[in-house]
Amino acid sequence: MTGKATSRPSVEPLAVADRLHSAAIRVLRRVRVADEESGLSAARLSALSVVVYGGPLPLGRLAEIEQVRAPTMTALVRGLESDGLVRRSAGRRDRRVVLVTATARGRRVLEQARRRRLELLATVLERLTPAERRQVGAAAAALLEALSIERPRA
Amino acid sequence: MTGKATSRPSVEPLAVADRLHSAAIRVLRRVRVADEESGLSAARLSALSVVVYGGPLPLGRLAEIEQVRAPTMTALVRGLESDGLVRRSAGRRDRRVVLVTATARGRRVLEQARRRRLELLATVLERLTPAERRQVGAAAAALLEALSIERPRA
DNA sequence: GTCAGTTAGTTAGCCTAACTAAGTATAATG
DNA sequence: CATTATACTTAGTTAGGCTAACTAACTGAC
Repeated sequence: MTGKATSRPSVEPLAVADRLHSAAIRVLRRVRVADEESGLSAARLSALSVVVYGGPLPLGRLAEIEQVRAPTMTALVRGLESDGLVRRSAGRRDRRVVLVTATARGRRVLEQARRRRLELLATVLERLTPAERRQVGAAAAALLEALSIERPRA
Repeated sequence: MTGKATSRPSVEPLAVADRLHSAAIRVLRRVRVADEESGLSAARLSALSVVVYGGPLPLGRLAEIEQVRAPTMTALVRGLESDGLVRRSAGRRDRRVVLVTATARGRRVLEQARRRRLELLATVLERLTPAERRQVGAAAAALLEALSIERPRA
């Protein structure tokens, strides 16, 4: 199966980056439609996801992760809070910080949205052979590893 | 290399979808910063990309591909046009349609933005072993194939 | 302890990009 | 030929991004 291996799928970083880039765009574009049911915008859903999986964290750190400025995150958190999906609290050590925490409802809503996305993506993956699926899974794992290096700050 | 294969990287579609989803999000989040230099917003850059690679095409079709409504695309195309990146023309057969075509400048600007993105992504890929890069490239190719099936309409 | 400077978040005001509703021009159809 | 359908535009609204300017709270140097 990996006969002359290097012929078609080049190892050349730029060529691989090209395919990867296109695939990432199309994957996310495909799953995007599943989010409509959640009733949440993309920006809110994404921020909620970070809060649910990243535990309680300061608003500023959340803004940094989401690549937006603090005022933008203030508005997003306000929206999530008024929907009862997150809760704010003052930091214990430093009372300037606003800790953002997911509520039980927030976790449930996010989990449902996540499941819808993944199920939609899974239908695409079912078109692949088991060997290809294994390859996609392993490639994604390797990428996540490579991307987690050099994380700005935690 | 594929010894007991099924142990770690599961073939189960939902599990693979999970890793793939996370990887796609992080890949695009990482390359996003490269777009700032282009001076174009994400929405305009994405639309320009479709026009450059998808040849001249009707505004409505462009809106469909970008998953936005016609008025939104009218505004985006107006912006790109005033920057001299695309040109509009009436359809020959049907003069209601507005054909959107990339200008030489539009192609050049997009190509530069694209190169910046891919070079950034390539630096991430350089952390992988050649075997992993080959795997990522092949996985992306398989995905692109699976995603291109069932395209709504051309 | 208090004053200067820094840091975290909010508020105000603006811009872009999304939407819907309604209008215009051209095609297609009974 | 009148009517309906289609492709796009215009008008007006909302969400989400930004910067600037502010308040509250922490930190260090007297």
